[in-house]
Parts: sequence; structure tokens; C-alpha cells
Amino acid sequence: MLSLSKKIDYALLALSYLAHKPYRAANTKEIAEEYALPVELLAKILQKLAKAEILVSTSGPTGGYRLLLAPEKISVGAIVDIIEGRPALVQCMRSDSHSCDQIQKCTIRTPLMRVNARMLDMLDEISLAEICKDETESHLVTIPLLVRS
Amino acid sequence: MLSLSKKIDYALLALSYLAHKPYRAANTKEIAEEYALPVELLAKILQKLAKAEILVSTSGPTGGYRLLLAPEKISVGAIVDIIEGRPALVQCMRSDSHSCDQIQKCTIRTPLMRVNARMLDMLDEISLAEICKDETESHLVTIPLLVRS
DNA sequence: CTATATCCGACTAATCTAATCGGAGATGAT
DNA sequence: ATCATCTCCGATTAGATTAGTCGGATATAG
Repeated sequence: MLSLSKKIDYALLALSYLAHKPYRAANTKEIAEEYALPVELLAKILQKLAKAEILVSTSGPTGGYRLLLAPEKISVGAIVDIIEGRPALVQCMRSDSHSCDQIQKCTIRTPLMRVNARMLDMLDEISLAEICKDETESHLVTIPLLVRS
Repeated sequence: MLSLSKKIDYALLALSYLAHKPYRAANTKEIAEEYALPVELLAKILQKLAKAEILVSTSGPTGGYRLLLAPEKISVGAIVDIIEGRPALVQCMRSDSHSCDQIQKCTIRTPLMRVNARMLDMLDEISLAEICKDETESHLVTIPLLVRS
């Protein structure tokens, strides 16, 4: 219910990891171990991101993935889109299934589409940079506490 | 993935039906037939809404449900909350499960909580009245097309 | 040529959601 | 008073979605 899939979680974690290491390629195993994620699953996620040209991949030893765009240029909406397809509040708003089961008397479709649009807008407005930056913010919370005494 | 459950759909349909008939009680069967919904499932949904004092119920023949509040006073967020519990973008933000599986190195928790809060705010801002009103609005779209020739 | 990568489809397992079933407790109408 | 028609509630089954696994192909640095 209104939750992100684990795939999206994993994608965000991996992307934030890569955003912090822009100078070199990181491979699937390395990232999976960092966050204790299932390697094969993460692999497929990274493959999709590479195919969508969010990441570049290089094969062979010393290979791995690297961010292709600046974190500011990547939106959470785009990531969701790539990995799970465009989300929809209700099934009848998905690109595949056009018909509301048998509900032809549905009176709430139009307003719900507006809500749906608001949700998509929200996701598009959030950049990967925003998802990454808060390491520094939580440091700003921690350090004063250490300094206090 | 970021979708409402059918229970929520059914709840919104039922509530919009009741909003259009404020003068009398409607029973489960009547509403279920109107939208071709499974009766027993709808029954449980209405029961929850009644328990949460969104609806009042009266038993026996001629009984049924009636809206207790004006549609403007009921938010979609509240309905979601009653039927499925407070939604959360990721599991670790739910009131029950406090711990991120094994991911202690999670770097994205704080920013995601902010996104989560934005989503909840959005749901709280949308009233049942908004979900109901668009019958008239979609008429405003249709009529000019008919008038055109 | 070999070890280490990405890549990709098909499959199984686990979880979550939808729907059904059985039966108890009100209450208005006859 | 009893009967038909409701609400009410827990337990269970069925179905759909998501998570995770497996086997094998292709690329490449050393």
C-alpha cells in the first residue's frame, strides 16, 4: 500500500553509493556487500539502470558501474519508472490495463487521476542528490552534540 | 507499487455514493450492486468506517449506513489510515516494524522520511468532497463537445 | 586462456491482498 | 413472538504481486 518496492530501495542505495564514488567504477558484489543485499537481485537492477543510461557499465575484471549523470539530474520518478514502470494509484491508470474491471459506473476516476498526477510530479521533483545529501545533514546534527561538553 | 489497495477504492466509491444520498441510509448490498463489488468485502470496509465514526450504522431491515461528517471534513488520508493503517514508503517507516532488515548502513532513511511525510500530507489535504465533485466537472468537459456542431 | 565482470531469461519462494465462509447479534415489520 | 433483513466479526482460502534464485551467455583485463 503506497510503498516503494525493495527494488527501488536497493536502486536508491546503490545509486547513492555510486554518487559518493564518482571517480571509479564499483561492481555489483561490492555494493551488495556494503548494504547486505542479494547480489543477483541487485545485479538485475543495475543492469536496468545501465540500459536506461543512468549508469555506464564496463565488463571484465576491474569493471563495474559508474554514474553517467550528476545526481541533481536524476529524479526518483525516473528511477521508479525504469525499474517498475510508471506507477499508478489504481490499476485502471496503468498503461497496460485500460479498463476498470467491470466498474463502468465509476464516479471517482477523474479526481483520482489528478491525485495520481500530483504523486508523479512529486517523484519527478525529487532528485537523487536530495536522497544522497543527508549524510552531511545528519553529521551537522551529530557534531554539535559531541562539541557540547 | 505506490498503488492504493482495492479496499481503498471500494471505500471511496461507497463514500461517494453515500455523499450523494445524505438523506437516507444505504445498505451494503445496494452499494455493492451499484458498482459490482464483492458484498462481503465491502461489508467489512463499511464496518471499519463505522467503527471509526466516519459512518453511522443502523441494524435491521431499513437499516444501513449514513455519512456522519460532511465530505469536506473527511480526508483521503484518514480513510486510508482507517482501512489499511498509516501507509509508509518503506517498511522500516511503519509503526510496527522499526528495524531496517539488516541494513544498518542505510544512508537514505532520513531523506526518504521527508518524502514519506510529503506523501502523507498530500493525502491529508485531499477531501472526500474533491473525490465526489468531479461528476459535474466531467460534464463541463462533455457538454461543450456536444454543443460544438 | 583464465578469472572476474556484466548481462539476461526462466524459475521458485515468500509475502501481501482480495475474496469467501460461517455464524452471532440487532431490529423493524407482520 | 417470530421472521426476514440488516450489521458485525473472526478465520480461512484463493489469487496476485514481489522477492529472490539459478543456469548459462558474453565481454575483457591481466
